[in-house]
Amino acid sequence: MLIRLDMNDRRPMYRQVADEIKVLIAAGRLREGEPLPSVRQLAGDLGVNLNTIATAYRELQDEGLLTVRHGSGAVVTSLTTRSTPRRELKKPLRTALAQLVLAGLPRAEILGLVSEELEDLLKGAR
Amino acid sequence: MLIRLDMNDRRPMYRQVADEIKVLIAAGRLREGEPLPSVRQLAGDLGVNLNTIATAYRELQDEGLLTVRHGSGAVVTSLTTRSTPRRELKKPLRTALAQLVLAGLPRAEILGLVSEELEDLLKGAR
Amino acid sequence: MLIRLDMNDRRPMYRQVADEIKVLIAAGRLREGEPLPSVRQLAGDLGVNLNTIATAYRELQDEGLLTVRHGSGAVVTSLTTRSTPRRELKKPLRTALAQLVLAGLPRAEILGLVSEELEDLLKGAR
Amino acid sequence: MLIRLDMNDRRPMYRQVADEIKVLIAAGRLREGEPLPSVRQLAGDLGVNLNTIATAYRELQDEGLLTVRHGSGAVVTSLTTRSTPRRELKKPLRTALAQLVLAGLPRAEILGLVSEELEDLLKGAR
DNA sequence: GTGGTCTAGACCACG
DNA sequence: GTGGTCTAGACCACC
Repeated sequence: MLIRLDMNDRRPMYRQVADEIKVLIAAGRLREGEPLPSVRQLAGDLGVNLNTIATAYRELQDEGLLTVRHGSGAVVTSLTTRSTPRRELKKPLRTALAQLVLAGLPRAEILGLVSEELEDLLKGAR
Repeated sequence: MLIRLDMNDRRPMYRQVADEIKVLIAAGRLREGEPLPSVRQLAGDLGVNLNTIATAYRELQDEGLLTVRHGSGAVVTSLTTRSTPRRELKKPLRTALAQLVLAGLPRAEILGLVSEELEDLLKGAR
Repeated sequence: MLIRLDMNDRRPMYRQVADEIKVLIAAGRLREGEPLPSVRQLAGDLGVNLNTIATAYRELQDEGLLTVRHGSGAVVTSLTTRSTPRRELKKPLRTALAQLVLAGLPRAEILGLVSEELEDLLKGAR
Repeated sequence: MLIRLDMNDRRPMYRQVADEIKVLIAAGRLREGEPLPSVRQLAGDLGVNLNTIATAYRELQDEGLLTVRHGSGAVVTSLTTRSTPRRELKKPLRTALAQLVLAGLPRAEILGLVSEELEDLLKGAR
């Protein structure tokens, strides 16, 4: 699993893990029905506590992205019809864009960045 | 000041305040040299403790967006190109976009949203 | 931890703590990877509030000297070349030297003092 | 008067003024008996409040560096026999040096900086 | 156990 | 008036 934790990131580790997995799913690098590494496995790979990974998986499960089956690990769930209120989606986007604007990037460059990231996510098809 | 705190948001309140102010600055709704409400004033308006706002202002000051002077107040400062490492800017953007993709929005709609938010930020000129 | 707060010092207590820790790190008496006392522990030792120490640690974290992890504690981090603008480094030095000159110390004695302090810092190797 | 205030400096303005004047005196650019600009004059030049300068002068007076005479302004006082306890002189020096060490400057460079600043201060004779 | 955040309220320092 | 600091104590989040 291509996840890297960043010690300087102020987000809790379990959320870094959850967010990274979301990106992998969105990018199609983890596909529907595909099994995730076991909690133990991933914890070992990343050098973190079991609970940290368990919490991350639970969060993803709560959002409907994962199905956890006792004894047989977690798999990516059907991607259909998830419902996140529109407003909640806009806030992080707005904040991220504001940061780019404040960094002084011109409109074209920001759009370039967005496009680049978005294509990267979408090229894995869904 | 058009700031609203969201109880469901998991970010700490002081960061919500700081992020909202960043958006206002990026959008040009708070312009260079313009004074911010006093710590006590804003705390009262938002119904939070004075220290919460003080922490937010301090964070913005550390990022160079605000100049705080003791007996006076806080004003928006130098919008001159701040140096935030490119990688740090991309991560939140990536996460926000992944969330949109996972919500099932088609590429066109996502780009539409981005465009809409970005124009809203940029139309205030910088 | 060999830290002593000075009531006559006009710096806020949290900065005294932060500055003292910086000296300890610079002198190699706190080495990379070494854990710091917990916030509560140090607060108790120094007889101050927990928040005061938390603020000091946060300041050090912002400067990249400490890595603080939630459930664990704080450890000394990267001594890799930090980038502080040259001018900011010179100002405190200049002020300290001016004070020595005004105290009437002859050049030789000042240089002796500097040398003494500097060797003390450097003898811990880096 | 060659004083420049730095908005980003966290020290209160009156102390910046006082410290800068100390440097000027130490460097001999303000000599014994020489008059300082009036409070009004300096306040106007620096674009700050009268009280700010008055406080700075009072601080210098308390340290015996200035003599303020009603109606005729302030002059630099006799530089003889000021007594600042040795320990108080060492602390700022130690902190400034620690900062240089943490910035990764090698011993030689630090000594070079010290020497440079010190010569600059002393070349004006006392 | 750890650190993080927030409150209420106090007092100080600055302009 | 402004912001800055500190306390006491609470509750939460993380590992």
